[in-house]
Amino acid sequence: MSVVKPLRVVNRLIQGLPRTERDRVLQRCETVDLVFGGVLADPDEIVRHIYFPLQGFISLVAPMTGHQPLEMGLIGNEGMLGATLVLGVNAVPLRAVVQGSGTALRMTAPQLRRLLRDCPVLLRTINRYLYVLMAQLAQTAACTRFHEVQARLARWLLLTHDRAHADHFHLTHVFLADMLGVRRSGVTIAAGALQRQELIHYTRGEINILNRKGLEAASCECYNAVRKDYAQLFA
Amino acid sequence: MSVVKPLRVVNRLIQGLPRTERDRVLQRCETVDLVFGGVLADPDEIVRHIYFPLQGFISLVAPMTGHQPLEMGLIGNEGMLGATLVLGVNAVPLRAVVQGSGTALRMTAPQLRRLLRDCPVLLRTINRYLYVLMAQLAQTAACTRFHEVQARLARWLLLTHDRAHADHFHLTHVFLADMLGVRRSGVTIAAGALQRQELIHYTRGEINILNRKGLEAASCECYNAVRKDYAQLFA
DNA sequence: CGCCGTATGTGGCTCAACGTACAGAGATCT
DNA sequence: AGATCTCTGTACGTTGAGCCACATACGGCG
Repeated sequence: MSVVKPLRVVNRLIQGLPRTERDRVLQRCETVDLVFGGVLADPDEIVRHIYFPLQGFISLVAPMTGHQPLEMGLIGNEGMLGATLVLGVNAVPLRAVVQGSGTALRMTAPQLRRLLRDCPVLLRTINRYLYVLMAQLAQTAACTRFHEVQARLARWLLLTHDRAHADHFHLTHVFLADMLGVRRSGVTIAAGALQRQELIHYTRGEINILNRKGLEAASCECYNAVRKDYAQLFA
Repeated sequence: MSVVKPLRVVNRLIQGLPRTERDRVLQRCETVDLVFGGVLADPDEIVRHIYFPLQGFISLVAPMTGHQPLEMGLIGNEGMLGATLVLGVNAVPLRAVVQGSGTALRMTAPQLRRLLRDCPVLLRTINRYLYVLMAQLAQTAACTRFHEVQARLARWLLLTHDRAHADHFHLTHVFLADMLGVRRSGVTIAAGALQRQELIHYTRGEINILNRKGLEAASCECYNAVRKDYAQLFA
């Protein structure tokens, strides 16, 4: 009666586990806030915690010396940060930055490692997630190489839309420029075009998705490819 | 007395295993020829065999509808094709094409899966290799986005040089163009520049590395980044 | 209310790379 | 030797996007 949020706040990886494993995972997790801009992991740095986003989302970016960083993947409530731990490596290959504020469940790395010994389904789930993540990396790489800014912007907005679980979110052009690895005015032009087509509306960082179908048409095939991968993961 | 090849023909992943595990692996492997241009795996297709290259090398490319494919990684005797099997996924996210003829050890996928149950070190090795591969994917993605053709060409030649175990190998411009995702004449220009600097020499597909240090200087930082990752893998 | 910081729109110049097309040069075959 | 094929060199116009710089607009704050 007092629960206000109508949103089903769950992490889909955890949700898919059998009851016993799910309980074990949840017992060891604490809920933390994801604050916009926070860096949760850096390449070749020891990973202390792994995160299962509930709301909000985390971006994987490749820092490049002499260039702006480049976004390689997004993690929302369909995924987790720190999946590479199942490989026995205490690190992640990319920087993880909070893109959308929200909450996440987290657990320490040693706890996960211990847990994995008794949770075969959890292990299998994370393994498969890792595979999807790899596929996504490859897809993103090719996309970044061949597709134009506008299509890539549309794709990125769709990915964000999926993970924000809302038609509205906060993103400035500067920010999008960093994600896409293009210059700010490039985003202004591309976003302006999308707005003129009435697909989105934005003012000072507040973005609204007006026509999702249209956005999908404006984006490149990569969006659907990645979407399909995730669908298979949860099938 | 009759052994002609002075080359130490081993796969470094297998070589690093303890004796018992190594023997088990070798027992189940057969030696096969890698023939130039052969496609050993395709995305979302069931993987029948895994390969440990001895000589020669395999390239991982992302096929893009409407574009030439794009190279995402190289597998030589420091790696393997099919590492994703340890994730319990019977597929690879990229197309695998033989780039340099040679030989490889191979094993069926079910054999590997059975073997993994009794070979903890093998599992750990493949896990770590997978991590390196992921890091390489990300690095390549960013490289492809930001660095110029000439630097990328130099990088690619170095990667190939490492895996060919020889200063000389066969690669036409058309071919390189496909790998780098650029047009053929773009390669001609870049390769011409490298040749004028006396870093390489080529005629009709026969490429010679003349000055490795110089090539490293001409390439982008990405080469060293990936090299470092592999060094750690075998440390 | 006016100031200032942040966000967005626009324009001009430059450039790497593209698409295409063609010419020369080495290899191969009859 | 001549025909043919493959590989490489080069040139032309086009273009997406880079860098830079400035102009406008919104919104909170003193």
